[in-house]
Amino acid sequence: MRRKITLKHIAKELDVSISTVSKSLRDSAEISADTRQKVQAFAKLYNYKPNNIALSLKNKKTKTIGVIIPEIVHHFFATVISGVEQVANEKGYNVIVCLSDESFDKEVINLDLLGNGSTDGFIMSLSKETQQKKDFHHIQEVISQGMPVVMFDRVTNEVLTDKVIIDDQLAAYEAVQFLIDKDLKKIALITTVDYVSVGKLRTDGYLKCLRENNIEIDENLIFKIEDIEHSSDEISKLFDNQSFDAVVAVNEMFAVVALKEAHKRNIAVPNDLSVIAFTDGIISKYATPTLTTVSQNGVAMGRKSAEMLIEKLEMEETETEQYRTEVIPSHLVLRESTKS
Amino acid sequence: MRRKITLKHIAKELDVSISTVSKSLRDSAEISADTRQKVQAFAKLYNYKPNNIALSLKNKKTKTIGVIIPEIVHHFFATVISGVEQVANEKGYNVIVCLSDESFDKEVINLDLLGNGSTDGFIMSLSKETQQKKDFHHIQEVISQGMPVVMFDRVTNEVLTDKVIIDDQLAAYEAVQFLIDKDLKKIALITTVDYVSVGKLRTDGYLKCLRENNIEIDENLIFKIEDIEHSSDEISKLFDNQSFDAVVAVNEMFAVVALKEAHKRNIAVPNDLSVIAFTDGIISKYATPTLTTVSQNGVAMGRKSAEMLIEKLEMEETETEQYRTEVIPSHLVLRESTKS
DNA sequence: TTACAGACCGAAAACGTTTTCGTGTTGAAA
DNA sequence: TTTCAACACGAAAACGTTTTCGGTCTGTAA
Repeated sequence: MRRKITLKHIAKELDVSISTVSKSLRDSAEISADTRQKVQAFAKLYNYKPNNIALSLKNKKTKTIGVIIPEIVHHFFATVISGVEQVANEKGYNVIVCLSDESFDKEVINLDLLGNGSTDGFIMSLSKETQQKKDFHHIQEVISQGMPVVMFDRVTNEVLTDKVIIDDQLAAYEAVQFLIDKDLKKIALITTVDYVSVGKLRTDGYLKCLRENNIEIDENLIFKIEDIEHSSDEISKLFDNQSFDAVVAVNEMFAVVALKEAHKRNIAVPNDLSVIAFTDGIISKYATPTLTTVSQNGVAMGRKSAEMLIEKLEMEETETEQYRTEVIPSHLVLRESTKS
Repeated sequence: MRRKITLKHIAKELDVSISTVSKSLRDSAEISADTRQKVQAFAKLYNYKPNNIALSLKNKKTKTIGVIIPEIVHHFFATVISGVEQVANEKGYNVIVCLSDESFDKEVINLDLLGNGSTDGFIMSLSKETQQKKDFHHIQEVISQGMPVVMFDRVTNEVLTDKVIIDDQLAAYEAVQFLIDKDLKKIALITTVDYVSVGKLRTDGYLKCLRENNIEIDENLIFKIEDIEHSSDEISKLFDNQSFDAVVAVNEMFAVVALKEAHKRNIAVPNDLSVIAFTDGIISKYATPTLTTVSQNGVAMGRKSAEMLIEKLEMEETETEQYRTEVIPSHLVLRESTKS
C-alpha cells in the first residue's frame, strides 16, 4: 500500500529542498527549467496531489460549505442540496451535509462541530424545534465569529443573515385566487401548526385572499395538523363535518391524503372538488389524478443560496455588512386536480 | 467580530506557554491545579474550541467520511444518506456528500478531490456510466492509498471492497413467486437496460423464477426502458401489444406509470392486473392504489455501510485484508396493487 | 551540605503546505 | 581584478495542535 506522497518525499528523493519542489510544481520562474521539469515529471509519476488539510490550515480556508437541514428524506430538501451541490461544484467547493432531525440540540451540535474550522460558511433551514423555541444564539455565535450564513425556506428575522425564500404568502394568495376565479367559494385549507414559519405564511396568504374577495372566513375550514402520521384520520374528519368545493394543502402529503379521501367518498376530482398542493415534488407528478401545485423550486433555492454564500466568502473583507433576501419566484403548475 | 480564539491567544493573555495551555485544557497532572483552573476558566469564558483542521493535520485523521452517490433527488439514495448520517453522528464523524450525476468523470473528480486528505474513507454507489464503462481505476487508486471504501447497491466485483447490497435476484424471485402463487402466469417485467447492475440482477431473478415454475419465458413481456422521461409512451406500447395479468417493475416510477396506463384503459388493479414495484419509497405509499413493493431498506443499507466503514477506520492497522459483503434483508410490503 | 525526587512548566518537533527572504554562484561589464 | 546583476536554490516562518523531552525550582532525606 503506497502511502500518500508528500513534498518532503519528493524533495528527499530528488535531493533538493522542499521549497524547490513546491516552487517547481507551481512553475515558479525562480527555479531552473531543468529542475522544474525533473520535479514535475517525478510528481506526475507518483501521482502527487497536495494535501487538502494542510492547505486549509495554511490558507485558513477549507473550500467547503456546511449545509444543515431538518431532514434529507424529503424531496424538497433533497432538491435544495442538489442545487447547492451544483454551484459548489462549479466553484470548487465541497458540501458537507448535516441533519438536525428537526431537533434544536442537534442543530446546535452540528453548528458547533462544523464551526470550528471545518467549513467556511453555512447554508441552513431551521428545525421545527428551533422555530418553536425561537432560540437562535447558536447561529448568532457562528456569525459573530465571522462565518457567513445563508438561511433558506424556514428562516427567521431575529438574526441578520442573507435569506432565500419563496413568497409563501403571495403564493398562497395566488393559489386561492385561482380557485376563486373558477367560481369556487368554499375553500378549505389544510395546514400545519403555526410555529412552522412557512405554514403560518401560507395561512396568512389564504386569509388575505379571502378577505380581499369579500368571502367570509369560516374557521371550520381551516384545519391544522400536527403530524403527518395521523393526517388520514384527521382529514377524514374534515370531510365528515364540512362541505367545501376546493382544498389547498400546504404540502403534497396532505393533498394526496385528501385526494384519497375524496376518492373513497366518490367525490370526483376536479369536477366536484379542486385540490391544490404546495411543494411541487415527486408525489404530485405521480398522484392520481396528478396534482396542481405551487412550485417550490428547490434547486433554484439551493443554487441561489450557494451563490450568495460563496459571493460572501470570496468578497474582499470590505466588511460592508449588507444582508439580502432573495425571493425565488413560484408559480402554479397546473395538472389534473383542478379544472382548466 | 471576535475572531476565533487559539491556544496562542490564551497563552499570551495568561502569560504561560502554549504547551501549558494545551495540557491544562486536557487536565494533565503535569500542570498545577491552580494554573489548570485558571486556563480552563479563561478558555470557557472565551468559548475556546480546538481547530478541527489543525487536529486533522496532526492526527492524520479527518473524522469525516465521503459519500458519493449518483443523485440525491431520489428517495432511495436520500434514505441511505440518512442512515449513514445516523451512525456517523453517533460515532463522531461528519458526512461530506458528493453527487456524480451518473457521470463517470464527476465520480473520478470527486474521488480525487476528497481523496487528498479531506476524508478518511468512502461510501459509494456507482454511477450508470461507470457501470457501463467498467472502469474502476479511480476506486482502485484511493484504495491502494490506504482509504477504506464501502460500496452499496450498485456495486462491482471487479474491485475488492466491503459491500452492502440487497439480494436483488432473490427479491425479484420472491416477488414473481408471490404472483405465481396467486395463479398469475403472464407476468410482465419492466426493467432498465442491462448495464445497471441491479436491473440486471432483478431480471435474472425474474427469469429464474419463471424457469423453475416451468412457465415459458415470453421475451415480449420483458420491457427494457432506457430513461424515465419517455417511459409513459413506451409502457403504453407494452399495453397495446401484449396481454398480461401482472407487472413487476424495477422501480416505483415505472410501476406508477403502468398503474396510470391501466387506469386509462379501465383495467382494474388489482383484480385484472397485479402490480409489484421495487424500492419501497414515498411514491408507493401515496399512489392510487397504493403499491405492493419489494422493500429496499435504504436506511439500513446506509447504517450498515457506515458501520462497516468506521469499523475499518478504527481497526488497528492489522492489515487483515478481509472484505465482507453484507446482504440487507428485503421483503414484500403488501398494499392495494396486489390481490390478498 | 549534598543529593535527589518530585512538581511545574517551556522549547521544540511534527503534521504538509506556501512564501518571504537570504545566500551563494556565475558571468559580464567596468 | 573588482563589482554587480541575474540566477538558482535553501532556510525558516506560519497556520493550530499535541506530545516528548528537558529544565528549573523547592523541599526533604541522608
